[in-house]
Amino acid sequence: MMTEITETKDFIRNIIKEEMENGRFSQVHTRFPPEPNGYLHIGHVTAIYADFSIAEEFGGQCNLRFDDTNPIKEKTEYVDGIMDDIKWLGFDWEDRLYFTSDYFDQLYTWAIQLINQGDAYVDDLDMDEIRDYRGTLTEPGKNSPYRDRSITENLELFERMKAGEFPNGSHVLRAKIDMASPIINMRDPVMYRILHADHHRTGDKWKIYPMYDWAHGQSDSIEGVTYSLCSLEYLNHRPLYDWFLDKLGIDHPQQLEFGRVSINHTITSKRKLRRLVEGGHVDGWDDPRLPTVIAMRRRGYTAAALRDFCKTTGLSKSHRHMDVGMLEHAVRNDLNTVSPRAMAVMDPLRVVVKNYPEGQVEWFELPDYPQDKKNRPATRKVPFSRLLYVERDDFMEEPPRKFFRLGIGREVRFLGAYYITCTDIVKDEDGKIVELHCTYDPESQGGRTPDKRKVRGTIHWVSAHHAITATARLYDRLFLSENPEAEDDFITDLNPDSLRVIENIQLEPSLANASSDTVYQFMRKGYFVPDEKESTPDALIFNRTISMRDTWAKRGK
RNA sequence: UGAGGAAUAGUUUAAUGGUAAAACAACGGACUCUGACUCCGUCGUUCCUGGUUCGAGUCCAGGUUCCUCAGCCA
Repeated sequence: MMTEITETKDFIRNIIKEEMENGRFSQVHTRFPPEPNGYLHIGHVTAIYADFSIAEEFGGQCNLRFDDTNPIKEKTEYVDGIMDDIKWLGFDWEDRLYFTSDYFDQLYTWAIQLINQGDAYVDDLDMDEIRDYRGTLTEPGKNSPYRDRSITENLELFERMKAGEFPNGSHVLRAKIDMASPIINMRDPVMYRILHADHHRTGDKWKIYPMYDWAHGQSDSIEGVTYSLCSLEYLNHRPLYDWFLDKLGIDHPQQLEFGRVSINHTITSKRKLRRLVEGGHVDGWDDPRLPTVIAMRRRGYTAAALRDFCKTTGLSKSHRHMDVGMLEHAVRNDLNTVSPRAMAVMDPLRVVVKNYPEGQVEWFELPDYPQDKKNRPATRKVPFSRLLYVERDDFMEEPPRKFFRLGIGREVRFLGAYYITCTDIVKDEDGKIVELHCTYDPESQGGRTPDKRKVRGTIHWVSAHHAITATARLYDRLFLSENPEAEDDFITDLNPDSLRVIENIQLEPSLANASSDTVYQFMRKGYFVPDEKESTPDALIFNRTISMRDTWAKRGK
C-alpha cells in the first residue's frame, strides 16, 4: 500500500487531473503564447511557470508560440529577447518553436470554409459604424446592412481583400453569430482586418491579418494543444474560442483562465513600462528597478527564486496584488544558500590598530559559505593589517542600549580575525570622527579567546592598503505608493530615491575578479552583483540585488 | 442598469459537510564568528442576512462589494 500524499493543488491542476482520469485527453499539452511586442515581466513569469510546470508535472509538453498577428507592433528584437528570458528562467520548448504566422495559410483556408458555411461575411462598414451597430452593454446591436451578402459575393470580396485591392479599414471579415448576444464578443466579431504593413516574418505577403480570437484557438488546435491557459480577461472570449472550433469541426482544446499577478510598488502594464523607458525615467528595459525579466536578472535575482515565488504563490481565479516582500523573500532565500560571502565597507571609517606591528600582514583563510561549510568548503584569503576600514555606523560615540558594536572602551569581534577594543577617537575640526584608535587581542585570533569571554558584536572590515575601491548602486522601490497603476499620473509617484549611487566603497581584494554571474553576499550589508553591462575589472560597479533583513535598523523606526 | 467572474488573517494560497491550515509581513523571545540564517511564540467570530443539517468556509435563498467585456489590440 502506497502512502497517500495529499499535496495541495490549484484549481487548474485539479481540473486537468480529473479530466485526464476521465480520459477526455490522452496527454497534457500546453503553450506559452507571448506577443513579441515588448519584454517579459514578472506577471508573465507566472504564466510561463504555469504553462511549463503543469505540462511537465503531467508528463506532457509545452510549446513556445509567438502570437504575431499584428505586424504594426511586433519586432524580431522582442522575439529574441523573449526566448532568451524563457531559457534563462530554466524552461525548454525543445524543437517546438512556433509562430501564429506559420498558420496564416491554414487560417485563410478555414475562413473560406466559414464563408461557404454561411458563418462569415465581408462587411463594408467603417470602424465607427461597426461600433455604433454593436450596441452597448445593456442594449443589443443591430445587423450590418452587408450581413446577408451571397456566399459568392463574400468569397470574391474576401479574395480581393487578400489581394490588397482595398485600403486599410475599408472592409473586414466578420463571423456571423448574433448581434443581440448578451456576450459582446459574440456580436459578429471581426476575424480579419486589412493592414498594408510588413510583417516581421511574412514580409509583404499578406494584406489581411487575423484577429486574436480567430487565430488563437485554431493555432492551439493545429499544435495539438489540449489545455490553453490564459488570464482571466479571456473568460469573456471562451464562448467565441469554442464557437470557431465547433464550426470548423477540428480538435478542440480546453481554454482555462487564471488570475494575473501584480506586485505592489511597481507596474506591469506594457504601455506604462514603455513610458518609463522612453521618457528617460529609467535607464532602459533592463534598468534593475524594473520588474522585467532582463532587469531582475541584471539586478541579481535568480531564476530559482522566481520559480520558487511562482510555486509558493500558486494560481487562483482572481487577480492578485502581491506584496513585493514575498518576491524579496524568495530572492533572499535562494541567495542565502548559493551566494559566496565577502566583506565590503560601504561607508568607510579608518581604524588604526595601535598594538599591531607596523608593516605586518596576516592572510586569514575564510570560508566562502560559512553557513554550509560541509557541502561548500571553498575558502579565500583575506588580509589583516594595522590600518583597516570599518562601517561608519558600526561605531557610536554614545551607544544606546542594546547597541553591540564599537564604542569607546568596547570590544567587538572583527569577523574572521581578532577581538578589537576601541580606545580612542580622532575628530576633525568640524567634530566629525575621522579615525578610531583600537587595540587587538593576539590571543583572540580565529574568533575565540582562551578565557572564553564573550563579545556580543561581530563586524566586518577591510584592510586599507589591500582594499579595492568600487561603486555600489543601491536600489529601492520604484514607486512610493502601493498601487502606482491606480494613481492619476503614475510618473509623479516615482520614488526619487529609487537609485542611490555610492562611490568609493572598499572591498576585500578577493573581489577583484568578481563576475557578473555570481551574486555575492557582502556580509551584514546585502547581496551584490557586478553590473553585467557597465562593471569592468578596473572600475567595478556592484548592483545591490537586495539588502539583508535588518531588525536592528527597524528598531529606530 | 446586459453577460460573465471573484470574495477565507495586513498580503497570497489551503481546507472538496467533521478541530479554519501554511507561506510572507508585523510583533515578542531563543540562538548566532553575519543584529543574516535557523528555531519558538502572538495575531481570524471565513463579505452580510437568513435557511438546511447532530455538524456549514463548504449546501440552499436573498443581498453587498470588487473585477472583466461595447479595438479593425492581444
